This record gives sequence, C-alpha cells and structure tokens, in this order.
Amino acid sequence: MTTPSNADAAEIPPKSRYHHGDLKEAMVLASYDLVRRDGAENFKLSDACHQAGVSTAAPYKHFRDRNEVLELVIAMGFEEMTRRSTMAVEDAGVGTLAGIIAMGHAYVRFAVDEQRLFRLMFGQHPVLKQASGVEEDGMKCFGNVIEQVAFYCQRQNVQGDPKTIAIRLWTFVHGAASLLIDEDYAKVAPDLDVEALIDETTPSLLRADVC
Amino acid sequence: MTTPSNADAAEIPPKSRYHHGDLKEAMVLASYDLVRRDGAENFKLSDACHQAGVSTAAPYKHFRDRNEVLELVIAMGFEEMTRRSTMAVEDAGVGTLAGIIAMGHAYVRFAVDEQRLFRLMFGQHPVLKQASGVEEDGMKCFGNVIEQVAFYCQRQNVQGDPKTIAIRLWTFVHGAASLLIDEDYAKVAPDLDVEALIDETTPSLLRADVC
DNA sequence: GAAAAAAGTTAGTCGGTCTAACTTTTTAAT
DNA sequence: ATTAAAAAGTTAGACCGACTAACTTTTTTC
Repeated sequence: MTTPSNADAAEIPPKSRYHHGDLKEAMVLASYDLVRRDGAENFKLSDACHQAGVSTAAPYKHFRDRNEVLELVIAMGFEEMTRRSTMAVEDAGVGTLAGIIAMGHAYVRFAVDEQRLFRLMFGQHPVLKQASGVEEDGMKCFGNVIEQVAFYCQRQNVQGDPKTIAIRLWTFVHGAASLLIDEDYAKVAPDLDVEALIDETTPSLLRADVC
Repeated sequence: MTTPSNADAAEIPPKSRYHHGDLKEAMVLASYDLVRRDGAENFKLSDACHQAGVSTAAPYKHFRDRNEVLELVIAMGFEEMTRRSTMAVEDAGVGTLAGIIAMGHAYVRFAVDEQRLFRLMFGQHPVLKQASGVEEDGMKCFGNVIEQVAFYCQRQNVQGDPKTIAIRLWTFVHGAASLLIDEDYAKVAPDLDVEALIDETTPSLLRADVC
C-alpha cells in the first residue's frame, strides 16, 4: 500500500479510512454551502460535521471554534465576489461607463444570489472582521474596484482621485444591495428597479467634483 | 388596599408583589438596553428576566418567544431614529439643503451611536422583518425622509419625484452608515470623513435628472 | 365569595458548542 | 524495521440558554 497522501485520499474507499484525509477543506466547503443555504445564524457546525462524515468533536483538531470556520467561509465569499466582479467589468468593457455600471450590477446580483453569504461577509460579527484572511480578501475585492475606476478616469479624462470616486460608488451600491436584500425597500417602494437606480445614479457619482 | 392597577404598581414595595405589575414593558425596556450594549446576537432573554426581577419562564406569559421581544426593541429603535432625524432637520432648516444633509448626518450618527441596535433594525433576521409593528415604524421613519425631500423640492423648485430622490439619498446614506459601522471602510480608507462624504455627494443626488 | 383568568414559580427537556480522555493511524528517528 | 511521538479521529459529557409543563398565587368577574 502506497503512502496515502492527501492527493489520493479520494481513491481509497471512505469507510476504510479512520482519518478523513482533508477534513479542514471538507469542513469549509460543507460550511460554505450550508451558510449559503441557511445563513450564518442558522449554521450548525454539527451539520457540517455530519456532511463531512465525522463526529462533532473532530473539527476542533483543525479549528479554534465555529467562528474560525466562518472566517474561512467569508474569505471564500470574497474570492467569488471578486471573480464575478472582474468578469462583469471585462465583459462590459474595461475603462468604460458600461464597465463601471456592470460592476455595480454584479455587486447587487451577488448580494441577491448569495444573500446569506453576503450578510455574513459584510455583517455584524465583530470577532470575524479582524481575522487576517478576511481582511486581506476584502481588500483585494475593493482594490479591484479602485483599479477599474482608475482605468475609467484615465480613458475618459476624468480628473479626481479614483479612490475617492470608488468609495462613493461602493457606498451607493452597497446601500442598494443591503436595502434590497434586507427587504427595507420592499415596504416603501415594492416595485423599485435597482438596476435602473444604479444606471441613473452612477454617472453623477463618477464626476470628480459635484456639478 | 386599593386595587393595584398598573398605574400605581410603582408605589408598592417590589418585594411584596408576586405579580410584577407591567412585566411586558419592563422586559422590553431591559432588552432595549441590553441589545444596545451587547448586540442582538449576544442578547440573552434570561438576562432581561434577571434585570426585571422575574424567573426565566415568566416572559412566556407575555411573549411568543425571544424574537417577539426583539421585534418590540426594533420598533423602539425606529421611534428613536425618527425622533432624532426630525430634530436634526428642524434644527438645520426645513426645506433647505442643509436640512437634508443634517438628516443624512443624523442617520449616520444614529448608526454609530447605536451600532448594535442599528444592525438589528436593518439587519438580517428574516423572521423579525415581517412583524407588523416593525414594518409600521420603519415606514413612518422613511415617510419622514420623503416628506422632507418634498419640502425641499417645493422650496428649491426642483422637479422630480420626491420619493425617487429620497430613495437615492437613503441608499447612499445607508450604505455609508453600514460600511462605516461594519468597519468595511476601515481597512480600505481608515481616515475617511463620512460627514464630508455626505456633504459632497448629497447635492448631486438631489438633482432630479442626472446632470 | 367562588370560579375563572392572569401572571407568576420551579423543575426539567432539548439542542448545540465545546472539552476531556481515550484510540487509531501516520510520520519520523534510530 | 521498530518504535516513539504526533496527528487526527472517537465517545461521553459539561454547560448554557431557550422554551415547556405542571403547579401556585394573585386579580378579576359574575
């Protein structure tokens, strides 16, 4: 029998293994799906254990606690968001107004498609926010937005600090996404078209100085 | 002994009363303070019971469950927010740009001062959002914003639907408040002046059509 | 003034995280 | 190759907090 490294763990029938092979990875993946489905507030570590086929005590060999698992779920969420955002702007045109707007749409669409995950990523839990991985991935995600705004400013000859403009855009789009998924718009303007709202508002937010 | 109605419950020494007098009110007030201090996620119904001086089973004579208590806390939060918002705009001038901006500042300041409460009010819990009282108070709060924008439009001769404009403003200010208290700005622009951000951006959001 | 309703109590269940003590497998050293 | 140590599982159970059941005391109603 060859040394069963992590790589070929999958080749060995599961029941024959006392050790899982890569429980850490398996736990994070299972937890990611569970959070997407049920939200962090309803997420039970024990469910993820069950899904990974181990006892509820097993993960404590790999994680400090439930929160550490959630931190890694957040990091995965940011990676996915960055991926989607990049794709959107590249499809619509780097350095164009349409590209910037497409990023805004992608942000809102991600929030809607992945409500539960989005709430965890940007939400309350103060403990989770300081985690090293989370901070990095969040920054990478926003760095992408700044970069794209910088391209736009160059190409369209807009003067003004790209970072400042990016923050304005982010603020608006994040507000829209939050109010939409938390159903705060619903009671006040049930038929609001958020995509149109972004289309209409983005141009005025892109001007460096207020016109 | 006169019939001890709720009104004079306070006159009777606490220890002599088997019945609390107005436990419902007492529970909500205690819970409001606890949520403000610790956040909804750390709020223990049993703490509120202790503070009200009753057993942990007592509240179930008045509330369906923990969530029903939180719903009433949310309603109180919206009342306070509306009060602050109204004061701010009246101080700065009804129908003026300064008045509108003051409302924005008040929104952010409320979010900062009452972070935990704010997160509960606008946050995730899907169960809480449908509660009748919550919906009403939230609507009253936003209704106030629309009204003020309408005054502004009249006085300044801006054409355009006040509700649409109010939604734009709300979206931006809510985004700013959320990103600020959730410390999402912190890692990206630690020295951001949110009041200035609102001052600069509000005028362009107030224009009916994009300039 | 007795019966019913309202509003407390104590005791205990249940679900979920996390810990302790132990077992099995894998790795590393001689 | 053996064996000691490390890594990664296991079971059992402590703990905590929401909630329930059954009972008691007070208040209201007729």
